[in-house]
Amino acid sequence: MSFRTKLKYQKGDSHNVYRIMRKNIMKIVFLGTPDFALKSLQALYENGNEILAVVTNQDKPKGRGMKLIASPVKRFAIEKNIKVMQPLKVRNNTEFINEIKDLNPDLLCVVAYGKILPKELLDIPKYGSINVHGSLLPKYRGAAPIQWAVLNGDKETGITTMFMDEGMDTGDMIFKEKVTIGEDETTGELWNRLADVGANLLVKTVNRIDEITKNIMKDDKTPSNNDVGQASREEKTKATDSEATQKLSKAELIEQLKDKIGAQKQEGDFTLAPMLNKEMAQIDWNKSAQEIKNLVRGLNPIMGAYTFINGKKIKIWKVNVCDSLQEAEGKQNGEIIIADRKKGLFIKTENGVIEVLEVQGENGKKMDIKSFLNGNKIEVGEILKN
RNA sequence: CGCGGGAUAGAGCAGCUUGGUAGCUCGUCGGGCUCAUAACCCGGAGGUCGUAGGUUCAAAUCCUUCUCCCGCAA
Repeated sequence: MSFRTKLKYQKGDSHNVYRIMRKNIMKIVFLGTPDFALKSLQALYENGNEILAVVTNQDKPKGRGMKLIASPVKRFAIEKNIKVMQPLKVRNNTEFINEIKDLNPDLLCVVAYGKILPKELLDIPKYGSINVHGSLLPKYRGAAPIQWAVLNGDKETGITTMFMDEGMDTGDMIFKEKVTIGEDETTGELWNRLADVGANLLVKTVNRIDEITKNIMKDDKTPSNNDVGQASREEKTKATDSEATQKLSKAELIEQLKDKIGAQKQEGDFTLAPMLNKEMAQIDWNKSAQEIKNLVRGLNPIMGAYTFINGKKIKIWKVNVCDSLQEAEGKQNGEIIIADRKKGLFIKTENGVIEVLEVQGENGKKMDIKSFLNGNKIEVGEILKN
């Protein structure tokens, strides 16, 4: 797309005027799915980059009636008239891979996409593929870094941007930003904060890459990739003559880029943050009050930690830790010590007492403990099983 | 038609099976007791029982319609 076409095409969109006025525009293919990724996409877009296409997971049945709902990223893309791709699978999907190749992106930005990406795809863009990860790598590689940071009661976590390689979050790290985790903070709250931090860090990363590659090309007189981007089909075929040398120079370019941006290999011990499973959501009252609180926080609002009271499954959304209560003496773990409309609901644990603050009945919605106790008879002395 | 639950006072619930004066725990307002309180006592206000229709002497309750809400799945 020539500059002129772009002008014409995007006339009337004030945002795009700003975009055109920027001297350098990164041509980005964005891969992401949930709201966490949306923040990053928005930030890239608003920073003036050209989003060639958005790749997002397929629409999934959601909500009442199980209607197909588009991902937040897809909805944004549609709104902004950005090309949307939703491949069922990425691996061995030559059609999809070729489509990305044809877009000739400078950069692939991956944020919580939900699929593992093959090297074949990661190697397509001129400057490589980068990823925003919700932890301070190499801690918490994997699908659920934010959740595990809360579940483990960590005091701090953060965002890491990196160049992607084939491994699971094993790429060379570019920037990191630390974030402290509040004592009462839930996964959902941290998730939202990190989405913002991640978006900012991604923009910073992309801008830095833009800057550095520009300098490298100036110094080394490496042919600009933009020319290729505008090449017609025939020209592209001609370009294959020098494909070998071009590929080499691309790899070199990325190496230089990594060097100049100060990308670091992940060293030392790493930990994994696998997807959460349902079994872990049931509260084990033989654990300490603090551990239970971490579970409750960590699973809010994703699954909700639960226990059975009077045979009914009750999700517990918010709790407090009480170190010592006289009433707890001589009681069993999981025993309901106090169930009073005025005082609240208190349950003994292995170490300390849990004060339950917010719950949700089987078919009900969340409510504060006072309301719950008003309508439900909870017997003091009942022992909650694990 | 994916499965299920629900709509009764400001909040959370019971009552419906077996129709017959609208109930519980809170909140709220007024009064009392108290050094004091989320405590206790007394009193009051607040509901055309989601909508529309049907059955009946009589419907929150039985039948039908519609609307809205919620849970499961992430």
